[in-house]
Amino acid sequence: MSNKQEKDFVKDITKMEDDFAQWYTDVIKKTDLVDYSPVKGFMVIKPYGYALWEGIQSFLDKRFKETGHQNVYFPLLIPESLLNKEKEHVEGFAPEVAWVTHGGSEELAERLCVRPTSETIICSMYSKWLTTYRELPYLYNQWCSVVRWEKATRPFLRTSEFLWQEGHTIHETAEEAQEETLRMLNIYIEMAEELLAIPMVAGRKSDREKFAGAEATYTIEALMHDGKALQSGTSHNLAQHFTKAFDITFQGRTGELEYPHHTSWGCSTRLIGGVIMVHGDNRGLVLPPRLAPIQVVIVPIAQKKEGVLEHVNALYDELKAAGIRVKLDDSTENSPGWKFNEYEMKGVPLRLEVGPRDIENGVMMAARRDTLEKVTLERADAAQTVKALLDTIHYDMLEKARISRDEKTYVVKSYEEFKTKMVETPGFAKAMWCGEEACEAEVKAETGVTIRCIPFEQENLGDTCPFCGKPAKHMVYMAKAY
RNA sequence: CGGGGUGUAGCGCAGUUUGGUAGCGCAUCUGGUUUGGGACCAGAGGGCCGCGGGUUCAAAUCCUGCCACCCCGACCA
Repeated sequence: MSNKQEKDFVKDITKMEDDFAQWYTDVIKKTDLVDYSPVKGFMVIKPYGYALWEGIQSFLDKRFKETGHQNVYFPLLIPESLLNKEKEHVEGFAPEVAWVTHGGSEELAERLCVRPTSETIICSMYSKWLTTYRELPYLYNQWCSVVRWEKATRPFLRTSEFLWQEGHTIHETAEEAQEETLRMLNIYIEMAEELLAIPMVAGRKSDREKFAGAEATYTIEALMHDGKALQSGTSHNLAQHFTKAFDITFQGRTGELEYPHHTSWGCSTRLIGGVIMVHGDNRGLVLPPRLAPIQVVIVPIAQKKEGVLEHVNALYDELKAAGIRVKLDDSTENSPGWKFNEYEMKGVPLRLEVGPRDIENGVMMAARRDTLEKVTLERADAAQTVKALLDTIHYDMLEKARISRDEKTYVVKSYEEFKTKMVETPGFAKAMWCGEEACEAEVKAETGVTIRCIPFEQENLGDTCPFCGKPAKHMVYMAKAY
């Protein structure tokens, strides 16, 4: 493929090296994932975009249920008095809450907030329900949307309403709650790697970055093509902060009244933005095979020639019967060349081209979206071959993303080196840190870079904090973030 | 919320400086020929020029207020 041809085909998508933000917007618009709605910051998710969310949902929902969780639904509206019960929580969320003040034309006695997250309303109900340790744990999850009034919005990455799941559990002991917190974080890591083909850095948030009201927040962080980090899922150990504020008690094994230990965990449609920015290229989307709504597209060549349509229909049936999400595009309005470009833009992992010559030779042409390679496959055992190839594509994409991330991950030992790296070649900086909030705030104010997490896998890079010179406590991953 | 940019046909844009019949490409419709990397020919339809005021014989164009979206900051998932 020559540069000239490539330029012609993708002329509507800005090149990511020219303007990454514009590239992102172009890809989303051209591939019909979303549309802007009449209300600022609220987006319409169109079928191809929603199918990506459904892929994430079905993966996670299965894992949640395998680990004993049940789905529930709590109301959209939360009375102001409930939101106000946990001090740190309300301070954290108040600036971005939307309020309902009227029912019909009547002003409400107490205004209601549209949930920005559901800890408060769920805890108010847990308080009503819980009586004995024998009922514990409560392992509930809900799929819903939440509203946080954002000032600057971008499709998927930051919208005023977004779809997510939020798990809310309470446990008899602190140990169980901590176990749960990490169990769910691990499910997120598994989802990211096995479904989205995105490698994650996992760890704990600094106090400054943790969830409003949490004892500890754990996070998975991914690195985008442009060197900025995306928080992709969080799991909070809320200890007894909310259970005490909401007076959730149970009679324990010794007969004493006790407060349960609480967790919450969530991930959102933001993940779709991550998939786009980790795997996408200048031709558009590159979807990981296990997530792709269409895994294989069959493009017949010279389909009016005798036998071609029968042949591709048989191939389609065979792949479909094998559980592959396959589409046969036998429309006559567009040329094969148009179809090639269209499905590449939409990120379909594998394209099969079948024409009279292939049929004669018992083969088919296969084009991989991730590498743009074309190979000849035997027509016999098509389903098995295609399945194996899709799996290969998944692991190749994961590995490619890992290499790309590692190339943009730097050990920094001085503030000067840190600043240079973050400006010239943005990415993850691995550095020692004193553990003090003031030091972190100062680095953020000066450079815009924040501590993304204190990773579980610690390395000793030195004894002093390169930012303030005090003794170092942890190694941290730092980056500019979405 | 600060700085910058853009609103004209379904989409992408020109026209605005210097006011004078609303344009181009793609898409759409009709007919025909085509199909291994965005096919071709001929014809056709499609507009409150973001919204509201104002100036003028006359406004997409000048003045003014507002709104929306995009980008960069600050704030946040």
